[in-house]
Amino acid sequence: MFELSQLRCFVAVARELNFRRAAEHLHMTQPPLSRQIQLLEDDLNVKLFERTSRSVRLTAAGKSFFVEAQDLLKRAEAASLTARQAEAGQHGSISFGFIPVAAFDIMPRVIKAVGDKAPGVNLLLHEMLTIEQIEALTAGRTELGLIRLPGKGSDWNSDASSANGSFSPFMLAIRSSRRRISGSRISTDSLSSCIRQRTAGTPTKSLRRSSTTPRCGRNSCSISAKPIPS
Amino acid sequence: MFELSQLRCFVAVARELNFRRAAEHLHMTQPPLSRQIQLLEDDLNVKLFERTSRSVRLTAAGKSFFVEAQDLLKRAEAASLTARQAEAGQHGSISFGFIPVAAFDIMPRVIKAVGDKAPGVNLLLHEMLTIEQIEALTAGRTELGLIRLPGKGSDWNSDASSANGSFSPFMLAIRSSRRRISGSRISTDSLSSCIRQRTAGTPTKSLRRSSTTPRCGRNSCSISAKPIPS
DNA sequence: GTGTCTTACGCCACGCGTAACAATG
DNA sequence: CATTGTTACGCGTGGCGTAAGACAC
Repeated sequence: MFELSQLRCFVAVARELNFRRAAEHLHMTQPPLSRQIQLLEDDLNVKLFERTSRSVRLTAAGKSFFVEAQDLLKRAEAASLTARQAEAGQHGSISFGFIPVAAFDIMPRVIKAVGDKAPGVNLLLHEMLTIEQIEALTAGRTELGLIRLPGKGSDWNSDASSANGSFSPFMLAIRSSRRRISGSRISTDSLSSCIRQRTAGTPTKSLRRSSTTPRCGRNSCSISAKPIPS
Repeated sequence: MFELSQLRCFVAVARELNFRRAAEHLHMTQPPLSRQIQLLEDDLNVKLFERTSRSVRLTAAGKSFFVEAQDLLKRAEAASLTARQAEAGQHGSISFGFIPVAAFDIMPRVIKAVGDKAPGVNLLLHEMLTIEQIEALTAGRTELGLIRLPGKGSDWNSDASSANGSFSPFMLAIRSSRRRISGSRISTDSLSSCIRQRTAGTPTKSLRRSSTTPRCGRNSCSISAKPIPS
């Protein structure tokens, strides 16, 4: 599998469309850069550039991979930062997942609510899809999650799930409610109550409760999702 | 900066919470694995594990980084796959961005619409946030994007943007409408018309049009977003 | 002693740079 | 012939495995 260093090489070339300048920008010489691109192409088993002996162009595959590569590098940076932030707030921190769309809407109020209810507690935010959050919750990698389930009994893959109306309300999913937030005297349960209260007024339509009891490694745990009241 | 191989090491250890078994699973011996974890910790400048001479536990930072690391590895896999898919469909392919929430809802119909209107054209799907899509469109890395803008004149950061009602309708953002889809006789313009038509009926409230003319490298281009009709 | 992780050390491979090569305008 | 990207080759760093150490139960 390719490495991040190779992605950096690729992105540099894709940006410049010129090996010499890209190499310069990467503080290296062209030949090793060419080689890295070749290795990456080998690894992916796809030609990323069209080299027409006087110009370099991205192939369709290259164009597509360019989007993903930049995204990966950006996320790698962010991950590094996240870890340091978590360290800083070791005295009371809580891992919180949220769906992307919530960032524009409800998350600012969630952040404020946590800041008021549990001052000093560091909120570790992870942008994740709903399905990823359920995995993370059951595995104990996050304590809380803001998700939104498809409407009335429809399954995930049905495109009728939310086609003719809005989504179900935002749901606050909780793992092991009795547990205290590390370094604090507040339980995730009471914090979640506070958040639901403080973020009330978001578009909601129906009440819905979901709970599962999956096994995760040695100990089992339960997650439950409660709607944000309207 | 760390490498993906180090992330694989970290994830293996974080999963097993045991260096020996993790090493085994990675087809290597423990000592180099220990070293890689140390190097990763050095790089991040954060302790990821609490080693108490008979057990290994994740620190708060480690827990947080675990979430991100898994995500990165998954996305790396996906990126590799995307590139190969793009290669396969070189005869007519179109890069299409979409916001995560659309996957459950409108994307299946978009895919069907493209399949009918432009059979044989490969649809390269990229899950991206709205802001990322605008960047990708202006940079020419995607041709079309399905986004959703916050409601009536509110700015991105305002938490009132969509607090008390649903979002604005889905918008189909287009780059350089005159351009033809590579390897096909269909223009992105006509394809987008078809998609808007075929996906009509999604929750929409207000009409809205946004267009910008940013410079992207040498040539400038314009992107415009048109609402999906209700 | 049996299990754990870490430190020490030698070897090989991989990635770099320099130099020579090929190709195009 | 200037400028591009590729091939060839030698060197040094870095990551591996083996072996030995430290520590706990």
